[in-house]
Amino acid sequence: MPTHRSTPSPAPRRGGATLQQVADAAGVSLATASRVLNGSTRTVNPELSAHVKEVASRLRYVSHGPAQALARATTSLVGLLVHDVNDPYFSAIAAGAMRVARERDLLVMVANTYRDADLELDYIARLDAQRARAILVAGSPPVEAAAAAALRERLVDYVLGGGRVVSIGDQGPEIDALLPENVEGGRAAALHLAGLGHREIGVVTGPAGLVTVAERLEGFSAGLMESADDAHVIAQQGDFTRDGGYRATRRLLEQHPEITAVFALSDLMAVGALAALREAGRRVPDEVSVVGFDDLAICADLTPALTTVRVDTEGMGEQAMRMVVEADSPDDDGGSESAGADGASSAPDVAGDGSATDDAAGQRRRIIKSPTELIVRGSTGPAVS
Amino acid sequence: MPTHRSTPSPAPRRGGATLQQVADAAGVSLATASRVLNGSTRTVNPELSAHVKEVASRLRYVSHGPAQALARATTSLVGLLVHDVNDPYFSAIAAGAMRVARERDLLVMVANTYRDADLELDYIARLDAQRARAILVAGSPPVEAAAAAALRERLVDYVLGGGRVVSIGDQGPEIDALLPENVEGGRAAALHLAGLGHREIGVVTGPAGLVTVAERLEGFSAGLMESADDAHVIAQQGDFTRDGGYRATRRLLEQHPEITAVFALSDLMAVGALAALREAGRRVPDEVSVVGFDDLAICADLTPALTTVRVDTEGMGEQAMRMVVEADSPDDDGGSESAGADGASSAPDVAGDGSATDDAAGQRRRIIKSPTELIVRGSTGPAVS
DNA sequence: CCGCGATTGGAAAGCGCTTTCCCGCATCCC
DNA sequence: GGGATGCGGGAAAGCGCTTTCCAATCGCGG
Repeated sequence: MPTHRSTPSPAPRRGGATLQQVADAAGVSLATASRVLNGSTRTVNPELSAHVKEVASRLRYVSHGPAQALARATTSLVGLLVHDVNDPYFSAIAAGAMRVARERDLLVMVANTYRDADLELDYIARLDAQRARAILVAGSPPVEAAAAAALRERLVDYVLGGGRVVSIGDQGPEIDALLPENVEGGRAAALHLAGLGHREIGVVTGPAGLVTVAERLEGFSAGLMESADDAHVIAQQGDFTRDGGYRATRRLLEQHPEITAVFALSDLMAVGALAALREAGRRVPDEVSVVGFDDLAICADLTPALTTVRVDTEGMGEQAMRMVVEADSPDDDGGSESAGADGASSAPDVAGDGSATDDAAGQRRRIIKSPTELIVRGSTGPAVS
Repeated sequence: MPTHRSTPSPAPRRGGATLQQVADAAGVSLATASRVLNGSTRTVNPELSAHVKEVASRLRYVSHGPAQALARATTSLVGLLVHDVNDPYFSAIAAGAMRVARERDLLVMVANTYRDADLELDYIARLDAQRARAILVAGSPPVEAAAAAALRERLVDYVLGGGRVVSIGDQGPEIDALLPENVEGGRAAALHLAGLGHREIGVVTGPAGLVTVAERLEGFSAGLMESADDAHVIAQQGDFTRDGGYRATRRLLEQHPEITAVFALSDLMAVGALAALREAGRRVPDEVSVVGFDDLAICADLTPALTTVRVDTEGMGEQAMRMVVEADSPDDDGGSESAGADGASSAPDVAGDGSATDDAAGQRRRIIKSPTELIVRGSTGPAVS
């Protein structure tokens, strides 16, 4: 590997004055300057304090985060691992998480993992090296067992080292988790479709093995079982993307033109499904009904508007960030200013919060479920055979 | 004493071994351990090196970023300021930026500013305090002049302090910038619409004063001027959001039912416009044509597919990140592995790169333009009066 | 009027790491 | 063969800050 810094560094000096310089300029000791300019338990004479502050701002003093981190043995950085910020599902989570981080004065380092297990491990290591106070993992673990295990191990290591981790999706029994009620959502979708009389149903699934996929599928099957056990389900698998949904749906239509409904395991896939149906000349919902999952913002503006299972992504992001930070600072300002979107998440199914024991060693896992809800729009209608 | 952290801190210790401990365990000096475990110019005996590495991994040594930052007087953190990660426009930029950051081994701290000028300033201060190596500002500056000036001043300060800044959108003559060709894009939209015979055109604009808005509008006017000077344009303003577009379009339709085309200054607004038109029973494109701006991923899947002006958001994110980091490390490994999306951005209009003088003092501003392109889809058609 | 606790400012010891010197030794060339 | 040259390793001086002690000062009751 190439050397680290090839620049002859003509002027590497960063930032302005140091605390020491401020102290000197103000005629006080380093200690006093520190106490004035950063939250300290110790009080300082108000006049002196004002003076120091004045000098500091005149000198454009900017505290040195890394130095503080070193001295305090703690940082105000948290990591956020997402598969892809550009996927609306994750960007919503990120937005929620960031809102809470903002309230808590935390800086969020976002890592795009592209679902690459190695990248994930690497990022965790890097976040660990930065002494991130916590890591929030969004999205279910890698499909491959070995990779998932490695991830899990790395996270446990991190926790043992004193870090906090909350995962949206199950990472194993050691990691606190926020779980969307995928099973219930899948079930709701099934009941809806079955209720409309659909019996020949195509399912557009994501990568097999993905926990999210498995759960949604499981719920769907269960729901069908209880409401229409004469139904036929055929599945086609694709990437968890728009194109994946498109291709899977095309295959579905080729092989089983008789289907009257499509259940796509994510809205992105549903968008692809809609496109494939349109292309095949199958009218939605007259000839084929479509149900998605996630309730991305765009769903209501598709044509027809997509019936889908709502997941409170943004709320989950908020909640997860809250869990991750409240775990180590029980003090809770009631600074809840979040808007309506928060509604669902503000009624966690578990007492949560300060209940479990506190630190690494004797920790008890915390799990909070996030409800899902079927949103019926225009893409579903009665089956016609 | 009620310290800061209300926990009685039973075990505040983070991370495992320190370099010193590794050195001791390996029977070498701190210096040697450091040289082995981190990129150093100095070479170390291969066997010794292997031994140290072995010990380090056995002890689960994880380097201490903040300490390194302190000692090296530099970090591997960069900041990314966006209005809202949950807006696809920005999440695409973020994704692009992160890809490059990844290649360069940088960690990206993302700050959601919600277009709040104070928040923006605050975040810059925080990023500065963390000694972020660079800050990438996405999105045009605040509408309010005072706020814009403050932002600019803060950024200049940061640069003077040795930081790098690249802005997507113009932040003033001191800041390197990446500028989407909004004017050209607006012009292209105008020519297209005029060519189809539209003369009564509604424009759905974003907040007045936003540079982006002004430019797109300017281009549109110019284009109309040169191709259809008998055209009537009426504008309605709204937030730069889907709902803003929806409301603005409703107003447009109420006040000027005669319009045969709508030009929305962003795709999000166009989505709202489409919804308003649908609701009003105006068929697109038969009765009314719609043109958007940005070319979000979803455009092709709307009904009808949206004619829009493509902006290479992801490419801009990549390019911006590249500028921001390449400025201070002239060494360029050819590690370009980026995919097709990169195409457009790899042909910058300006020689750029190592051309300008290097550091803070004698710096010359670098500006790179990012081309825009009209993408004709199904939402536009000939005018019928 | 003196002693004592309370208060507030300062000196200094790190936090974990990088990096400059410096030193010993093997290599090299004439 | 002898000084010049390199090369690999170690000691130690910080990087900028927090925080523990310690010392000085002040207020007060006895």
